[in-house]
Amino acid sequence: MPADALVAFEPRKTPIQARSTVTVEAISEATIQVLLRHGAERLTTTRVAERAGVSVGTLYQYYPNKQSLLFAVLEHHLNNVVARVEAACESACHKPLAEMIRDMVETFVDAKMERADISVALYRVSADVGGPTLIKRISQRSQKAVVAMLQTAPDAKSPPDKFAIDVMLAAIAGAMRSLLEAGPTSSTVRKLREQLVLLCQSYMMAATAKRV
Amino acid sequence: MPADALVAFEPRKTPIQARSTVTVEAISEATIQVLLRHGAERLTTTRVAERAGVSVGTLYQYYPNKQSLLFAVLEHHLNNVVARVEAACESACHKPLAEMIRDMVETFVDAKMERADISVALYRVSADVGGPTLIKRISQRSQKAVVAMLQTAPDAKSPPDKFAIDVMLAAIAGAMRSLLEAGPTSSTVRKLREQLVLLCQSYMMAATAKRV
DNA sequence: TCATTGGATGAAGGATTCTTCAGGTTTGGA
DNA sequence: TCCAAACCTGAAGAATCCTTCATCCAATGA
Repeated sequence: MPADALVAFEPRKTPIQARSTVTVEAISEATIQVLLRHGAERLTTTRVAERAGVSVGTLYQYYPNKQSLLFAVLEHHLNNVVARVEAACESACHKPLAEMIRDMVETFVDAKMERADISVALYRVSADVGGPTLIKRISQRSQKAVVAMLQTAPDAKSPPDKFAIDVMLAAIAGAMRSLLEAGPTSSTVRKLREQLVLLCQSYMMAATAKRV
Repeated sequence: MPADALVAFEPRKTPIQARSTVTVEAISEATIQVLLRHGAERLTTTRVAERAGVSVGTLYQYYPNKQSLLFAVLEHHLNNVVARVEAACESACHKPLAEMIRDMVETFVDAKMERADISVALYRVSADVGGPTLIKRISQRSQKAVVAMLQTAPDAKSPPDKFAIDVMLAAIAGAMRSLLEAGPTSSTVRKLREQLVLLCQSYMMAATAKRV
């Protein structure tokens, strides 16, 4: 992947006046809209600007290039999701293991579902656009939060294996992705939530019970 | 996703002489190479042809457009993986539940790892290129194979829930993807195999034990 | 009020890419 | 040997796309 090595992702200019703040937000939202309506392949800076109700030049005043635009939107979304997971982990400390897992998983599913459209749109993008780096960072944060939570579990027989937690997180994220890309019903979402809780609970039981 | 609705994916012409068979194969392989070396974004029909050692015109003699080329490669890869999973499921019938799961999961991981490069390259593509349809088909096949296998388990207390199996398959596929995209070590692969087996076993135990 | 800085415009340059097709080369059977 | 069918070639048409920049409008504070 030599493509995204030398590209500048940092915003070019930060909004100062209220007017431009609105503009930048409109561009963000328009990016998602275009991603949904036209797909990543047909996402054009001109098209995004058009949908945002501004001209292309304006877009390039805040983002140095197309990739940085997509990166910013992806980053914002992922940050939002992890933040909520972190919060859930913190407030679930000292609860029994099964409850911890439930809180964490349900928070994750809900956070993803709340803006399912964004999630779906961004799956297309995450592979390019420095996604790997970003996702690694996000995974780290999630992992840390879960580990910290599990260490306060009164009924965990052994310290949790970090790798096992990575696997668990990847598993729920992957399952979530499959569902979202297949087009979810509210009924299937409910069932998935339930099943993922069960999956994580049984896995964590098994993983923390086993001696290292 | 209005993009991939009206696109013809069927090959344009089938090779007759031995010469063209070689050509078509070279184009397939070149597609993967280009995908790996340049990324999906920079995959060009000209580049693929060049790497295959033929001219663009030749490529278009067998594939009506770029998408159909990518679709064909993706389809071939996925078919290969499911076929091996199906075989594993069949030969694991009537074994104890835990063993079934182990066989199935390990086969899946091994099949993916055998050509990890292709897997990684194709993740980028699967979102476009009629991937959704294809993946739905593949999921169906996997699910069917696993259900059939589980029904012969002597120690499953209740019939397996189809949705639970979908969740399990999506979970292992998702975890696998995370690992592959992060760049795997042979050591992490071994650990992942082990952990995924544990994850699926504990989940299936819990899911088949619970009464519906 | 007016100068200065922030913000917005959009035509156009430069660069790619997909795909075609008219014409050449190779193969295999008659 | 000879010809029709199978194959291959690659320049060029047509369509996009990314990005810039010269120019104009709006806000702010002195």
